[in-house]
Amino acid sequence: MNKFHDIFLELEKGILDGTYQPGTLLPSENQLVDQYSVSRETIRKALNLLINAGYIQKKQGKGSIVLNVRKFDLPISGVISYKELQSAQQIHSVTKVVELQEEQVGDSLARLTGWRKGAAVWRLVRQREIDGEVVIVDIDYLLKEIIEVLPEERAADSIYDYFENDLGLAISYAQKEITVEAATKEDQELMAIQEDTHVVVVRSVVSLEDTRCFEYTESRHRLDKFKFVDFARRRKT
Amino acid sequence: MNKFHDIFLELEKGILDGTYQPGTLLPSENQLVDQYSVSRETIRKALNLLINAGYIQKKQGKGSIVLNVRKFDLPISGVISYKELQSAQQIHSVTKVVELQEEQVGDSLARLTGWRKGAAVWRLVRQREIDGEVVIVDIDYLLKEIIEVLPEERAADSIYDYFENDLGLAISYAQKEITVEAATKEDQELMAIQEDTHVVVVRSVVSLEDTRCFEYTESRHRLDKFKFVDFARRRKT
DNA sequence: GTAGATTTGTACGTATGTATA
DNA sequence: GTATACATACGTACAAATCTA
Repeated sequence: MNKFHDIFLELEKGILDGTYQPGTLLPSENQLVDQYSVSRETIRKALNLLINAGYIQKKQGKGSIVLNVRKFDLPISGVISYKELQSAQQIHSVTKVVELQEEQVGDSLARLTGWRKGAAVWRLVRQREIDGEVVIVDIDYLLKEIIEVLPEERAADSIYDYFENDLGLAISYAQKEITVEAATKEDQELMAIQEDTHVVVVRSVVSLEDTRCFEYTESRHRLDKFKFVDFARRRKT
Repeated sequence: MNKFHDIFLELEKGILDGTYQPGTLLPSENQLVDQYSVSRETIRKALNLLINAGYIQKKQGKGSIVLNVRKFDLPISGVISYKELQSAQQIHSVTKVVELQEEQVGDSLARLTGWRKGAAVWRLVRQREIDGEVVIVDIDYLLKEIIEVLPEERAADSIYDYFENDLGLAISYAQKEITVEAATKEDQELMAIQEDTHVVVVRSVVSLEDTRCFEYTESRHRLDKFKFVDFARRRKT
């Protein structure tokens, strides 16, 4: 659709499949201009996407250096659904819907999301099973005003796919927080873990393009199965 | 120095000090063009920095909506990384250098960083104390080839300030990984925690602008004092 | 060491398309 | 329907860093 985004995808593909090796240089901006028959600004936009994603590092006067693509990731980096993560990592996993029912927004949920107290939400609880073990419990709250209908068979698959492709929602950004907390009774039951242990809690407030918050999630992970990978650029002061 | 970066800083300041309220719109791009007497592209570059940092959300035909920046930073469980701790000056903290000596790169370090096995590195161990309690232990490995001299008094302050301002290094990006692991003997001693407990380990491989890796860090956090906050945008497919 | 070619960085201008109010 | 506002794209110019002959 967009030229610069298409070019980004092509270059990304080249980096991932080894056409462009880590440590080597991408073709120069002017070469890419000729190659794709677009203006230099379009190329630079595509390269900026690669920079932000951690694929390349540019050096003035030199070129665009291909970075080492992170190898063993099991991350929750970015706004990515569990389903997408799983297919990207080729992990065999099973999702079970434990609970799907309507509730009303309480005080703490209202404070976190900005939702009106008493508003109707879906409460969705799912177990994520890998190699026969439940390692994650996801607790989702979804604003009924935006998600009116939520079929259980879609919840067992990928709710993000349902939201974007069936409902036409534009999911845009999320604020996340990671802490370690004592396991609740529900954690102990759903993940078959012992008392007096902890879980990693990833809380996310997810919003649409128009800045409406539609989802609050608590992703509760078994300690020993948790890993978060991130790429960060240093901010210039 | 750069126009678009200066404008970014000014707009950021306006958002942080409440000049631009969450939920309201920034001045339009054309208004900003007049206000700063620059071209529209320069304004758009500044706005892109705000977008990536999670300060605003743009909507075509509408404008740039100011987001609620710290909605999620609840005073539940204290601390993020030590760096954010420092910038949020409100917390009184002390750093103590436990160890600073020369070592040689071993197998695992060589694998993580790409450093030559046997190369000389500084090993720096520091305790981070907040309200009289050691809550973080930082273990840094610094390549001597790049960091030739490391005065202990600078290590007790901020090594990044030393690297950037005294040595003129251009720190550029980091790959990070967060896991939860059993506390080592060293953790137990340095943080005064019990046996059979866990710590959050933040491993970082930090590189310069020229893609040379100069630092490997393990930041080991007490479980109950750990908090990591992140902003993420959904990737278009 | 220097001069020149190459490459990226910044900035401005213009035009057209698309979404919103 | 019109005006406003952002999105994309092309072109130009000059500055700064890097590399090479």
